[in-house]
Amino acid sequence: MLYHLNKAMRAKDQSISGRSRFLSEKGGAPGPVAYWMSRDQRVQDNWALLFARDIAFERKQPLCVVFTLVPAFLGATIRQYGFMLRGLRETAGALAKKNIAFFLLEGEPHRTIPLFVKKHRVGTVVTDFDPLRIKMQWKQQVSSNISVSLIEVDAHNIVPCWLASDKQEYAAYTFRPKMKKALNTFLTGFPPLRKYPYPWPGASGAIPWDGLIRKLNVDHGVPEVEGIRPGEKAAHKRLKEFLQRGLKKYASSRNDPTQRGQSGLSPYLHFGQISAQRVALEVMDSSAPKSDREALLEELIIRRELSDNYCFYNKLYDKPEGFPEWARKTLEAHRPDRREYLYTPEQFETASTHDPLWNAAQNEMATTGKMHGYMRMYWAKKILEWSHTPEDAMETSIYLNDKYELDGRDPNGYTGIAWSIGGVHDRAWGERPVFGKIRYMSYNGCRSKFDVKKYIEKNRPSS
DNA sequence: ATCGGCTCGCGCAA
DNA sequence: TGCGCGAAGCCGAT
Repeated sequence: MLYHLNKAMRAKDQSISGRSRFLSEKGGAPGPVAYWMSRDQRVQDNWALLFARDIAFERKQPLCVVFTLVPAFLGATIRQYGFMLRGLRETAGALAKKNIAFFLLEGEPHRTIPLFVKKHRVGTVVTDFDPLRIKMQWKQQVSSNISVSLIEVDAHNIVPCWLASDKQEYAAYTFRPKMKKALNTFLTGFPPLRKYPYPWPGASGAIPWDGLIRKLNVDHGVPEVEGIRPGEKAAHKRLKEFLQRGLKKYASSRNDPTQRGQSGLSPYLHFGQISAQRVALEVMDSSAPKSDREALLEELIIRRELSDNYCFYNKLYDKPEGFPEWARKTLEAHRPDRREYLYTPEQFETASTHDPLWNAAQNEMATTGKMHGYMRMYWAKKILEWSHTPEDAMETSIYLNDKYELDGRDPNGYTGIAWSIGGVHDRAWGERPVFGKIRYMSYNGCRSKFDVKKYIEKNRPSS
């Protein structure tokens, strides 16, 4: 059962509390307030933290942030864990400066959070929003295992996902008008996070970060990426560089994989090390040409939040059963089609196909942790073309995406793959083998759009 | 280089 | 009920 906030909270600060909802309402209990941080791993511009601070301050109670480190989360490797933990180390330090305690727990949230709540006599738990099945399941388990209220705040989206639309949207054009209207209310500035006056009783204990990262029981076969520095500071530095140099060429160069035309912010956005709302505000404020600003905002706001809408309202977001009816039908009709090339997941993973362009894209992802956005479409569509079934194609794409991309396990990834393979948010096109009416992409199409040879050269295997 | 057809269904106007 | 149009294209004709 979901409730919106009561009148007293709503009156206090609409811009903060309007982004929250009760996941379980168990009355006001005395005791400190804990923000269970999960998706939004930052101190600045964080609506969930601001909300937790507000209710703690009102009750004159101590405030803490608690993060629970789950071993083997959806097949994440040291590449993603390292990026996340190095960012969290910075977050913990920044919180200390604000006089807010930080706790790092290890284990499944349905155990660790209730134990923490009991031990510290926490009065209210605030958490951030995430549409992924496992995250929603965690929250449900936690809310039934604690005797105090659990309140969710959408700190990731500009418009809270459950308010942007009350249903799964068919396409961007059905979502856009709703968003544009809601942005009038929600695209606001952020209040400052002041030093917190009520200290946490007792020490929260030092966290041995380096040892933790070394000893993590996860796949160490996919190395951390050197070129992209994790954390809130690095995220803001990247944003600043992009605003100064990249934004003014964004519209024309973002779809050219041989250029660095994209913002480079997706890993930071994925881990919540920077707020999309902050990026939007800065972009709107920039002196770059209107077409560039609009192109960026379309991706950052409409497409990004549409991905959350898809995963939130379609619990089969990573399966062909989640595809729209017309797409399922046409893929079904082409199930028996002969595949000209067929590869095993291992052949895909080792970039061993006949197509040098596809291999280059796979290589780019495996070595840099970030495949160019345009190539992600081509890459996934070819996996459909060269797999036995759409089910296999989804499984392979998601497995590889989540293993190698710094921004793996994100609604953007699942929705992008579903767009490529299953026509999600897309329309039907000319019928052809294997794809049916799913939009096709080709090597020749790429050749007419960018310098394919250059991209292949750039992403050759180093060995 | 540019253009039209391909093909589906949502959502709004009427 | 009719109609316009859409998240990133392809292909063949001109």
